[in-house]
Amino acid sequence: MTEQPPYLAIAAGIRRRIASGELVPGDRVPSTRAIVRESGVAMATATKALAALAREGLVRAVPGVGTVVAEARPARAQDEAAPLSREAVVATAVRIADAEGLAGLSMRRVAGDLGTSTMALYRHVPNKGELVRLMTDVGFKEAHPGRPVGDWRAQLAHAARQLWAAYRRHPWMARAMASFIRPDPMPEAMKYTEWILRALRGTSLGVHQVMHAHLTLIAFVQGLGVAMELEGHALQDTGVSNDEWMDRNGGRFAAIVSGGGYPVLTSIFEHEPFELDLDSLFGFGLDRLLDGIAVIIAETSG
Amino acid sequence: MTEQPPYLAIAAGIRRRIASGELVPGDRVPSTRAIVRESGVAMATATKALAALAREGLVRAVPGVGTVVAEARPARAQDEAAPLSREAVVATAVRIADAEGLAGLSMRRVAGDLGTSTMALYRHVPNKGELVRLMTDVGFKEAHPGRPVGDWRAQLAHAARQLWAAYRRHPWMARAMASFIRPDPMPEAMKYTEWILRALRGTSLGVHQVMHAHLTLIAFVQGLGVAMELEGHALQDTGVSNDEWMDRNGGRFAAIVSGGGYPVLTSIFEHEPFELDLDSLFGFGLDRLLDGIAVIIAETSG
DNA sequence: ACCTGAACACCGTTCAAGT
DNA sequence: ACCTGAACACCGTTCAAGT
Repeated sequence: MTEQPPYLAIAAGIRRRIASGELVPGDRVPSTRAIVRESGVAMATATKALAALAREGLVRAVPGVGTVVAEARPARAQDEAAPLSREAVVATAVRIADAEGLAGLSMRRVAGDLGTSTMALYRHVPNKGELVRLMTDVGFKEAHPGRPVGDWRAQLAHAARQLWAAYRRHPWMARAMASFIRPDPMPEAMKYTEWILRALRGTSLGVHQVMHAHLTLIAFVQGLGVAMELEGHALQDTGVSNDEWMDRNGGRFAAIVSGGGYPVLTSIFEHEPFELDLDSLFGFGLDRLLDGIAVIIAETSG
Repeated sequence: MTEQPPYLAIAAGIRRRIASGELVPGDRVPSTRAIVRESGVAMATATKALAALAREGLVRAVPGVGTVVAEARPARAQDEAAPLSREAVVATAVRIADAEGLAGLSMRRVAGDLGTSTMALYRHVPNKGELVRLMTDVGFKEAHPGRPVGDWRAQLAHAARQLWAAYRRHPWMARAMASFIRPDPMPEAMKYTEWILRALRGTSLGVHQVMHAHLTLIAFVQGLGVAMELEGHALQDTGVSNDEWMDRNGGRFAAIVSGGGYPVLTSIFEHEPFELDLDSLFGFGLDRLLDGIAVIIAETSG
């Protein structure tokens, strides 16, 4: 269980107790306070663990009682009726990864959610690696920018925002996508690339520069995406993350800084401690890159 | 063994046969031709598997005979004599990850290379996650830009190149570094950040813009680094990778493209199929970003 | 004080056996 | 034709036991 955030480990523990039948529908699961006491985690972590289970439909909050195990989902019966298909496998895997990250995605888990045996999946995908690749292509399908509007700059900005939005919805995408330089050919990712190359084609840039510009943009979004993944859920719950980060790392940070030799960091930290959000960072970087591309377009056409 | 490249799986198989005593020093290990025959992989893959083992010192090529199991390394005796330390654990882990990627890094493997029990490692690092973090800090130490020379632009370019060089030496860094936005405080990474912030401090940019510019650069390098990781070793062996990619994916790519709807990709592909290298892509993106930063510096100081 | 081995609860995937 | 369960070769980490 490498790198799994604590709240997922706690959620997994409760999920296991439900799956084993130790907890049946209607039973109360441990309260956030009980989790804090037993696992020694912060309140926010316990809350997130229960929220993750609620999102899955495994538990629900009953006012005045607490959080209880939900009735077996009727959705499952439908899943069982429908024949297993590649699309169903990929869609289920995407749903799991959205909720719990790539660390929570296992073949056994996908099979469990679909109500089949693990091995039945291998009838529809050759292996886990290919399943993950198919998942990223779903993300690229969502990122497709649609009908082109405006000049090259407007088009590139729009396409980058679309991709960034897909990464935000699917924070695992950055890590799942192995290489965008020499990618495994995937139809939707290729459609996205085609769209961007077409947007730059009317400019004065050569083929090589067009390709470089495209890949530079992707690299930037990809880099931000990697940063987002682990803290993805935390950051989406507004506000929490900064405090949580301080709780966990503030002391350590202060200890290193207090040793001296970090005057600039110290002064920034004292003024406004890490008030950063990924969306404005994305916007800043995108503008810088587009400005930079505009500079060579102006140079080459001059 | 998710996502492990084929050549590492083959290398691991042979390593296991040596560790178990099935193959003893002086014995011939399977030739590249034998591996091709038995595993059905390309010649390049078999060659890389043996090269990886040779790099570890486990086998050596004997002209006229073939590749044989090497004598137990004298280095090992020295390792055993030296008391286990955090530095030794981290250095060994870095060596393994450099040679075989993060997929090849396991606590059991590190312990094996150091000649201790797996559990002895936990005396020096609390868990694998922390070990990986300590590894990335080693990378940042190597990336430190030294004494500042030139204006902000020269300094930023130098620092980015230093970081990129560290990523090239340690292709696992991009994936190992969870978040550079709200990072785990690590002394060397913080020194690197301090250096960059200081370089931008003399400009007209505000604190927020300085931080954004820094993180945009990191995100770009990080994104390129992720792309490099899986194909890292392939790309460093000059020339091989393009052909290998074509062998594996050319057909699939052609199949998708031939369906129509990708005119720009098709024309690029026909002219010069994916002649890209990461270093020139890095250079292009860096220049674009610096141009873009220069634009707002000019704007804000005007 | 330091190290160890067995055990636990997981992985992805192979393979022979079932319906 | 489709699905299954047992098994294999791995993981990271806990814990009681050794020196």
